[in-house]
Amino acid sequence: MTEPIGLLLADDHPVVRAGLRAVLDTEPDFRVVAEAATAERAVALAATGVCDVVLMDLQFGSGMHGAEATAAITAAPDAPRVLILTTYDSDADILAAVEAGAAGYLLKDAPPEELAAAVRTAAAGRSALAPEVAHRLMDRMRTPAQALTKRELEVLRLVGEGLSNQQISKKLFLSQATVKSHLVHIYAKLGVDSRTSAVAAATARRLIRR
Amino acid sequence: MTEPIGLLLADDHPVVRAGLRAVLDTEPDFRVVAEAATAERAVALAATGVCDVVLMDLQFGSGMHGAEATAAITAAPDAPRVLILTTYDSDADILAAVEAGAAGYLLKDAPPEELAAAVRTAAAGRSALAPEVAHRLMDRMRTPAQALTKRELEVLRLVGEGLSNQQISKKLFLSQATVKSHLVHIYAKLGVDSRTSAVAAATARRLIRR
DNA sequence: GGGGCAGTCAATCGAAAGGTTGATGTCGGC
DNA sequence: GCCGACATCAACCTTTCGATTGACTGCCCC
Repeated sequence: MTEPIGLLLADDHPVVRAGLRAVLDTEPDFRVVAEAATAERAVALAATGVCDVVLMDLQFGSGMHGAEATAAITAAPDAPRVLILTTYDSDADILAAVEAGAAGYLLKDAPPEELAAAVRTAAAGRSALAPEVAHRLMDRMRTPAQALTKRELEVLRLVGEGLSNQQISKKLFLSQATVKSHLVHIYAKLGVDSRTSAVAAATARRLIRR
Repeated sequence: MTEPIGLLLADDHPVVRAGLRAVLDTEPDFRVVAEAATAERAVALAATGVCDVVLMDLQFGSGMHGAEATAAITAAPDAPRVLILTTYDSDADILAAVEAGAAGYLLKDAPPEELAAAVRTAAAGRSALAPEVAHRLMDRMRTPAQALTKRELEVLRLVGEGLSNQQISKKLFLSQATVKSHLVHIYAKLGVDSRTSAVAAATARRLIRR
């Protein structure tokens, strides 16, 4: 047998780290070589080259976000592969993670076998997406009619933060007419007829995160 | 030494269950006697009297909510104590859990020692609140000026679901004037001036959950 | 190179939301 | 018994939002 796969666990929850360790360290071809409770620490540890695969949470209590950390880690030459392991499957999160160079995106409610399989896939240099996540991306591809454009998502996110059309127009250097125009398209795609219900629908479909 | 404290782990995430088992089973006076991946199963297992303390998540993927399960468990005579162990500290969740008869409310990012201490406290029949949670409740008591009333929270929750004043008034059997009146008070307490920003502020302060 | 889509903007109109003032009834505490 | 907090409702007015229509640009794809 060859060298075991070295793992770095990056999660701010001690319980989750212990759980991952318990689940993964029992696999003979895995070895947990380090843990990080913050994204910053994960970046620093990954840079030392101690591990082959990083299991990265997206939400840390404070400080750097998991997607930023992923980008920082994968930017280096000879970087370890980064597997996102998070609770929520929001479209925005998935896209951000993939753009940041993540090799995979898993949900924390995944069964241990799936987890182990994804780690091996990532270590081999291939992409690993959880079935739910892959399905969501397929959906997004298959029905582009109801997929919001980048600009529309941008407007919707600001609406979700409680901004008025006036405030949004200033923030994005647009006229109010344009903001309204985007909103009309958003409402049509989401099947709603008000800003609050658009935010509710988008949150439910995990188009935006709260 | 006396009988060890029997624990039931109720969480839909295998990784979290493994983590809790790893963290708690090493304590000599604890013994994990059962696990449940759903709230329904947790209620059934708790009814058999196998455990002294239930560690209960609030959000399960589908089906019964943790707060409902807590109410069902604590309703029985000679019921085990229920410790809520969740990711978020929303006011609404905490109040619901306490009303359901929970003996304590902990956050998943708690260090293992705190966890163990809370379990012992609960097993001894006393209340165990995480410092952050206790602090939040203190705040709520100390500054009742900005604490929303039950009715106001009810209205705000419906606003967050995207309902119009008209729809809310019908749902709660009120006039629109009353709904507006509640909203005016909500805006004042949250320091905002629109329904969407009220939802945003309430979400940020975890007054309502998404 | 024409058609479709995304993004931008304008004008208009009715509906909804927000601000203000004021009023009533109930409940609990001092 | 009185006062304050809560909940309820009404009338009025202003602002914002949403719906509609139409138009111009840049871009990609066939």
